[in-house]
Amino acid sequence: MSLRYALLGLLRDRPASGYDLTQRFAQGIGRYAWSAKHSQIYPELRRLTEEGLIEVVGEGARGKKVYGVTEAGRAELRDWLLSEPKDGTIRNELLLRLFLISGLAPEDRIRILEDVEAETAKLAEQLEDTFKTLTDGTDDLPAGSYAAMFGVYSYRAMHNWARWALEEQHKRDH
Amino acid sequence: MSLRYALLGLLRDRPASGYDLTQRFAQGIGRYAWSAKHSQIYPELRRLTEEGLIEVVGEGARGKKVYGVTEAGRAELRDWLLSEPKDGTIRNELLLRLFLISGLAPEDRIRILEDVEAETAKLAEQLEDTFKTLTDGTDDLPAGSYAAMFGVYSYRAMHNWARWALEEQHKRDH
DNA sequence: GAGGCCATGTAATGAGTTACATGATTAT
DNA sequence: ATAATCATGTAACTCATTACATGGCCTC
Repeated sequence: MSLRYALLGLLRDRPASGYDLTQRFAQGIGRYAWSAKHSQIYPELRRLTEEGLIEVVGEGARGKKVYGVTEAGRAELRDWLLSEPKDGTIRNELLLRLFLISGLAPEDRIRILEDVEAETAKLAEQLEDTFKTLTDGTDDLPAGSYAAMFGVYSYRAMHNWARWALEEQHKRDH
Repeated sequence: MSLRYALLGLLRDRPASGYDLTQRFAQGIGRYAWSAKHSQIYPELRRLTEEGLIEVVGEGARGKKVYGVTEAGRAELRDWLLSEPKDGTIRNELLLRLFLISGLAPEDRIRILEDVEAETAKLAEQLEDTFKTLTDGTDDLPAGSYAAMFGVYSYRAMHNWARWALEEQHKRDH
């Protein structure tokens, strides 16, 4: 069910085609929160249209259909956002890896942690730039900027955790 | 494919039955990285046994079977952990919600952010206690302590992000 | 006109959840 | 004895990925 809310949310932000949505899932939101492939998106857009939660608001070249959220769709989304979160799906393959490294030989573990330490620093910086670009000039926060800043905080956290793990490693080495 | 590595990793940590694994997925690892239900675990344990990656190392009451990782299983897990991460599945329903709140009315958004701010502070503290309990007395880091500390860093990050979002909100209010 | 990207869709397969089903052991 | 928990399994269904399939538009 989460997919439909992700679609409603992205479309409320601004109207888009199935193709556009596929691109957006490949970055931002899809990197942290929820991703989907076009083969799942197109059928869901059809269903949402049938249920009156979205509608075609424009057409373009190559059979392009641009969808927008209806009033019913907005209400549906709001209801979901304000409902109790009850623990939903969590799936994060990268994290799974990190959780399992404790059984590796120390040199393998250290290599991986050092990789994480370096990668996350780079990613945090990149996202900080993204955030600055997004907010440059405007006085309010565009939709994507919450996600971008969340990414910055998250990567910094992973970075700090990797540093902590490496330090612990060194402590126990001698 | 991630499920089998999660199982190999948990079993390498210490032998366990399908039932035990189900419980462990319901906490720690299952809260942040990967979760699974017993109906998915039992068939996978059968397949892993058939492939010689795990084996029954003990039996108990009520038809209980305790599994342990074989040498082949250890090698398989290590190969996976040391392979290039290439972006894998990400699914996080709670985060999806947070990404979509930008379209809500300010008062709704603030309420949700304040909830997040309070909840994450509580969760971070709880996990810090868990970590202390886990490491109390021992000199090395038990497997679960990496996960616990990761949780601490993550919740603190979410907490700081929520505070940031609320501050931005106030700034733009007047 | 050739290659790359835009754009939509369906089919087959795999992964994951919910519901169904059964029975043993333990604590009260 | 009765309820709670331990313990394993299968069946039906839904959700998600990979592969198949088609064609228009744009740039060089």
